[in-house]
Amino acid sequence: MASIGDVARAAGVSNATVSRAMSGRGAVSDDAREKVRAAARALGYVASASAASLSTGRSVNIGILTPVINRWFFTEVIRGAQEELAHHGYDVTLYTLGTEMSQRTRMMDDFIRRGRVDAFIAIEVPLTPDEVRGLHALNKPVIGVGGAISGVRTISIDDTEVVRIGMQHLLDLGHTSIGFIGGKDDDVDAFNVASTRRKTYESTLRQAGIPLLPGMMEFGDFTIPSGHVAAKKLLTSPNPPRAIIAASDEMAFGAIMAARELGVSIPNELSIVGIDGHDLAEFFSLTTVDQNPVQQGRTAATILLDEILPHRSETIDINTALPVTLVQRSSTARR
Amino acid sequence: MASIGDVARAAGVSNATVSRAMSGRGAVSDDAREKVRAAARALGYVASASAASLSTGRSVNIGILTPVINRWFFTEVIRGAQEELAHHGYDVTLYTLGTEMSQRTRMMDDFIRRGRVDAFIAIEVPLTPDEVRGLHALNKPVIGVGGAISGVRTISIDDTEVVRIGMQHLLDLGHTSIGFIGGKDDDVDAFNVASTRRKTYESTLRQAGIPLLPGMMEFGDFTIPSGHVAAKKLLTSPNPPRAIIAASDEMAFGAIMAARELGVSIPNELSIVGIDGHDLAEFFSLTTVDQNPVQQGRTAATILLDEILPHRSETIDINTALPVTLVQRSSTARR
DNA sequence: TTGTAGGCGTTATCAA
DNA sequence: TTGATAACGCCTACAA
Repeated sequence: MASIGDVARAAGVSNATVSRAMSGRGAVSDDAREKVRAAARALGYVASASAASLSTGRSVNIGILTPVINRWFFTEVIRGAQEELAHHGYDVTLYTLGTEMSQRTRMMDDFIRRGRVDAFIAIEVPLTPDEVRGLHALNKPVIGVGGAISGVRTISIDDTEVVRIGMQHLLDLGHTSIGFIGGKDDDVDAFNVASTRRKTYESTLRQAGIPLLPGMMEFGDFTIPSGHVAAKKLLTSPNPPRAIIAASDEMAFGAIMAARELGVSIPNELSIVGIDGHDLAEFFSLTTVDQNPVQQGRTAATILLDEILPHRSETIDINTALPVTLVQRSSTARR
Repeated sequence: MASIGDVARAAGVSNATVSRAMSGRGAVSDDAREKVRAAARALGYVASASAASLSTGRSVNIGILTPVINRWFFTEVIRGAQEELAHHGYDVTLYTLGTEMSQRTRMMDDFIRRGRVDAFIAIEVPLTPDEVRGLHALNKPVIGVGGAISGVRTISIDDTEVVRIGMQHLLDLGHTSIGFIGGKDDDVDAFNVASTRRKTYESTLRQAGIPLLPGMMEFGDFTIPSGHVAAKKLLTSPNPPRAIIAASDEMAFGAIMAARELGVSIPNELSIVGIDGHDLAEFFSLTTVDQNPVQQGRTAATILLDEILPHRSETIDINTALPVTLVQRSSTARR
């Protein structure tokens, strides 16, 4: 690998000038810059990340913490964040915490402390107070996406809003018999998205003066299969709903398939609305409340860069939840 | 951040001893090791990645090159690779090449040459000869997953085998009217997986003495919607097949839904087999040829570590394609 | 078994 | 505008 000295020699200048010419920091004559550029190109020179990092204290690398990477929401957020970061020359190192506790502590205690990154994006990671303390001790910016962590700025959507929009859509269409497919609000629901969405379903119904009948709520784990099971229960109950709102698009897909199997016609006999804005929503003609995770990732990255980069200040109001939008398709219709 | 000197001082030894004690390389007395460990723990010391890397020339970090990250195969491979790498203390830095050419060259020419990683895993990236040259010039191991690149070792499944197994299964069940949903073998099909699978479909049919009727092949882009469209065409043709083999599970899912919509009963009137081993295959009761991408990622990582790590030699025969297995479910039945 | 010291490739400070 | 030079934090001969 060519190093700065090689370039300096080839260009007939000092290391210092090469460094200045390549980084853009410090004054360099046009002539010198030209020679350096040419030499660098010829030698295929790129400054060593570790040397530069050791010297400056900055690594031009962002760490992304996630519990898993093989689920829709996470890959979309990563995609958005990475896009924005790459645009500014930043690499992305992935820290997948996984489900196993020992692996997780190892990630937090060793991997993350090697100082390989300048900042962190934590995607729906329910960090413990200890972990937050540990992260802050690193003295590096941290931003959460998708779930509020105490002590960490978080950008996310408003889980109340998202359900309200979906519900309002159904109410506007004249629906009064509305079922709910939510997430189980157990220990895994560290961010209360499952419970918040359920509560909003209930309160919206109440405000509309519609009684919450028993058997109108079923719960899954946000996946297609679980939505399928939940919908089957709902639709085969003595008094099946004429509309369903699902807490995730994937559960809505499962519900759509369940309806088809049961011969329940959508949207004639049953309206379904999902929450997410999943790529497959169009295929299923699913009306959904789009939460645009790519945008969430991109925003998180932008905020972080804003903090890290020297002269930048596209100040972003962090306290505002990101917008969500209703995307109407043919899974919903007037009652 | 605590650095090696802080630990040395706290433990009452020299920097060198701390280094030896923490890394395990070189002789250290039990007593010293103990003191160092304690001091390190107390200070939360972890060796700086950039300093260590600058000094040793090794970064304990692997780069994963992928065209995209939001598709099933890629996330599964990444998951497998990352799991194995993390197990050995390695970080993973993600280089998403994306679709845009300028972004791609930037990744290849700048990002990748910063020397942040010790080796590369390229997941289904059709590297150009120039790019391969560039990668090799870095003098770092490269291994491909899922598509053979000239000049780069690749681990992958046998695309012929995978179709043959699926076809054989259908033939064993007595099927003679077998349709094919493949991928378009256009410019995107750099690895010829689409064309290889189609050719194998054709040759298997030929060998079984079954004529290839017109209208028995349709092509998509490996996604659910495209499989849905393809199956509709197949099933509404004048002479619809009694069995279908799809080049991906997602296309098979689309096909299953198409059949349902058309009132074609599976497996009574139509048998369907997919290729992939997708998580949702069980939900769809899809018989599929499992290509275990997680294992592919894990194997790639193992081979790389084998090469990088000093005293290791779980020699793996690279020339053998990874095994694939038929997983029988209820989407296929005797004719 | 331990410590000293040089070197890894950059950046940044300071003189010139 | 340029060039020496001292960090940056760690590892690793080498000597003790």
